[in-house]
Amino acid sequence: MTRQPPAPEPLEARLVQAEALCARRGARLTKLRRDVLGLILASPEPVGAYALLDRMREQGASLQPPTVYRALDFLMAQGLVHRLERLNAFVGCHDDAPHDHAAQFFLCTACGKAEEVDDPAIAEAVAATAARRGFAPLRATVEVEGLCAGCALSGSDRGGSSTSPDGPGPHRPHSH
Amino acid sequence: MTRQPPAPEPLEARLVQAEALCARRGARLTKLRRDVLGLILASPEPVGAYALLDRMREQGASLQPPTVYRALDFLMAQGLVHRLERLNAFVGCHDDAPHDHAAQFFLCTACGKAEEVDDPAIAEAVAATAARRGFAPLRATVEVEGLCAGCALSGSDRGGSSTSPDGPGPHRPHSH
DNA sequence: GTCATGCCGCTACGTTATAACATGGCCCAA
DNA sequence: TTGGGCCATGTTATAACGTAGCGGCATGAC
Repeated sequence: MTRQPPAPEPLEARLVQAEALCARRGARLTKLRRDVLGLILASPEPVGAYALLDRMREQGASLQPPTVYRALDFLMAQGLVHRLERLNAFVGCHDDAPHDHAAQFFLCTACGKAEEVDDPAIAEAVAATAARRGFAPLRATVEVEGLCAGCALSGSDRGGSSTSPDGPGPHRPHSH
Repeated sequence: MTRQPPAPEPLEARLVQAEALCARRGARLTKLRRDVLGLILASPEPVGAYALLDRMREQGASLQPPTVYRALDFLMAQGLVHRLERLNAFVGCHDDAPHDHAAQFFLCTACGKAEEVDDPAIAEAVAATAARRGFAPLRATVEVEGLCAGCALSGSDRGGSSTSPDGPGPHRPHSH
């Protein structure tokens, strides 16, 4: 029990769910697209397009960048994955009935994880400001960088933490 | 009076202001950095790094990408410019005393303009959600794509508009 | 059957960003 | 006045991210 892969079981369930969703919409979740979605869902962190490409190739596929991007476009159109602009990377959508829904992301610079949140208060605040300006919003990107609860604790809690000896080492420096 | 350049006068004033600000902080707004800032402020729309590079070269400078990126890094560190993640482009900061201040951006897909807003309600909504999750935010990216007031009017107002005959032509398609 | 459509393979290229190393100026102290 | 530290910039090369466009092949409609 040195480390338990964080719930390997739901993966297949989520794929099945995605299949059903696409079927209901008349969209075709092909093997390729399903594989890409699987890799994204299996990743504990956001994945870049080229990382996906590499992983697909490791699994024996022989693809070029456009193929992966097309699959990603499809998955985003179905609301099954989100793109994180700050990271140029992709995450699975956490929503059960995904489509347009507005989402916000909290990106931990220490552990690299991205938490999706669907907070109406934020969406409403944005919508209200837009309305006040006569702006007709189509999509909102909300991405907050910082330290997640776990990393904030182990980082500031010097003198009692059992986890990391000197706080969260930056995940990918990612200067930007 | 066929077209009036939108306020050419404040440009120099803003540069002087930026200079003063940097001086106060002990930061050096060199000629290069000042030139880059000038180009960004002079642009009615967000500018990409390579567009800046081209314009600098047109003005006789001979630079490479890293030089521009370093200048941009400096200007961002001083809060004088912001980066728009959706566009991979940069805009001048509208704040008078710029630093960390949280900002939100409304990006018009029709005319390409970016409006900076500094709405405490949005910032607070984000902060509240973060706090609820134990997340320690460092920076928030809020970028809303849609139609600005002007373009929304001329686009939907078919039958009476005097401006554009068939609505706002998309600025840069920018698939993403 | 054959036709349209949608998906995918592939080549090639465009765009955005950074690593790594070299140079040059400025200030200060020895 | 020389040498060293520091910062900004120059230079080369390459990494990382993304797309245009064409052709072939399967599937389902008629």
